[in-house]
Amino acid sequence: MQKAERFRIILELLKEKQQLNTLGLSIRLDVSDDTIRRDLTELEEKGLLVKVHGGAISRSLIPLPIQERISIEQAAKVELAKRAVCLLESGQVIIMDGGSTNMEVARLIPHDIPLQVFTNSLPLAALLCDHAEVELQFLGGTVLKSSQVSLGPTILDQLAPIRADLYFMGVAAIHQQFGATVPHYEEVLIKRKMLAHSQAAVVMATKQKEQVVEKFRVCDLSDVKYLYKE
Amino acid sequence: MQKAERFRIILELLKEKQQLNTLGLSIRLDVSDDTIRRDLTELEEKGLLVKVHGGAISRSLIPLPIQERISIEQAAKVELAKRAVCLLESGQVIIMDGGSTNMEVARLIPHDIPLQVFTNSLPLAALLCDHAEVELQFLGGTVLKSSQVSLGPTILDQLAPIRADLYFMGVAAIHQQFGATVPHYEEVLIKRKMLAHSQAAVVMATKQKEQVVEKFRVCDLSDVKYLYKE
DNA sequence: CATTTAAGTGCGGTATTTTGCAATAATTGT
DNA sequence: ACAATTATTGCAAAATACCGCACTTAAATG
Repeated sequence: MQKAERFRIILELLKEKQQLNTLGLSIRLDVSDDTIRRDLTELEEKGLLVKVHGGAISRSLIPLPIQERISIEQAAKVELAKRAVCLLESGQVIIMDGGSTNMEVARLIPHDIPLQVFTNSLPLAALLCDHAEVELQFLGGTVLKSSQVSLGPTILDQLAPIRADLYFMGVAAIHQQFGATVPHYEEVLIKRKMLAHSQAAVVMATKQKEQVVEKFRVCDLSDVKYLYKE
Repeated sequence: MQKAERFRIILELLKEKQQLNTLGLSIRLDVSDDTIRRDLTELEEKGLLVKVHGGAISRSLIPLPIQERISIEQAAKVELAKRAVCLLESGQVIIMDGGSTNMEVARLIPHDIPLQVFTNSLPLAALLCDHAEVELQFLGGTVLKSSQVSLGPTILDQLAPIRADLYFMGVAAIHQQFGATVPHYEEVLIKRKMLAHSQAAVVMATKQKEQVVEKFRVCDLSDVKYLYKE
């Protein structure tokens, strides 16, 4: 049983069953469990699966809702958020869209400084309901259920009369050459409009986000006044 | 039964049922209840659910308005909601505003019938994000933090093009003579507009609500086609 | 052809993780 | 307040993973 063939079989099985256990594979492929573990490690490095205790699972199983990202790198996100919150000043008008890092920012907003916040993120809005000094405006539209943000043309109308001081933009990836990118096309128009209606944009990016490029481009990194990296 | 597999199943079940109990899971997955508890703890740390005494609930249920009285009359509301849900038919366009009884209705909406729902209630929208067959539109505006609904003139614009089949109206009180009443003036305009843009209104009232009259009047009881009393 | 080099594999010993059990604490309902 | 259910904690046993090493194989090299 050659290595290449094992790889092929493992990946095929993973497609069907979505999850595999080490011992089962070692019997099925008639090699030691150590070999299987080494195979899985190698396949994980290639990004073809995710190792777990006891075996491996399909990568497609990982991006559950969006919330997987909440846990991953959470500590780093809090650190980024702490730095970004310093930009807030009394009386400002703020736009914030979705994303787990923005959630951390919202959590860290001091309860005693008055702000006016516009957002299209349902969980973020719910969170800000606890802030007595925040005047909250929700930007309505079609709800993208996977990330619980509203999108669509009605948002553009609602943004029209706004000139915000800061825009906390959630992005999926940043790249020196390709700029800030996101996985859904609908988001792009919204984010561009939000950007256009703000004096300064804030982007926070964990290390993770520096190693990927998503399908749709929002803007250049030079369009972002405050870029916080890990 | 691998840990990773349990995680997958638990999260899948949670999507469907929105709440799970420890003992049931331990039997279903054939592991001890201790293991289930540890699983739930871990999943909670990842932000994928919220542990409660006896089991776990979906995270989307969390941003409930604090003000909603803690399950007083809850059972009665569920009963009313059960009756009202029968009005729903495939393909309908629905308007729902805030209120705890409407939350129960949303919870009881079958996951397999396609609907188009317009709402201005943040927790209700969050709840409906789990319904794959519901197309969800959020009506944006100024957020009234105590009840987590959005209000204001922008909603009126967004309602303009809509002609809904049903409007589930949340009210604070009903009275034979004074009709349906609410405690905030801003709500009145919105509710009237929603009423005007719907073919039929649905109101559910627990006994409690029949013995009060609030400051602002929305409409007569004769304007409500479906009035469910306890 | 002999030797080197490198990759792949299995084995033993040692960590780490997971799990069920038992004792104790906390919570809920009456 | 009390009884019953549910949670938490510490602990030991089992399962699983990791590391270093030796051995094989095979290609490459002189």
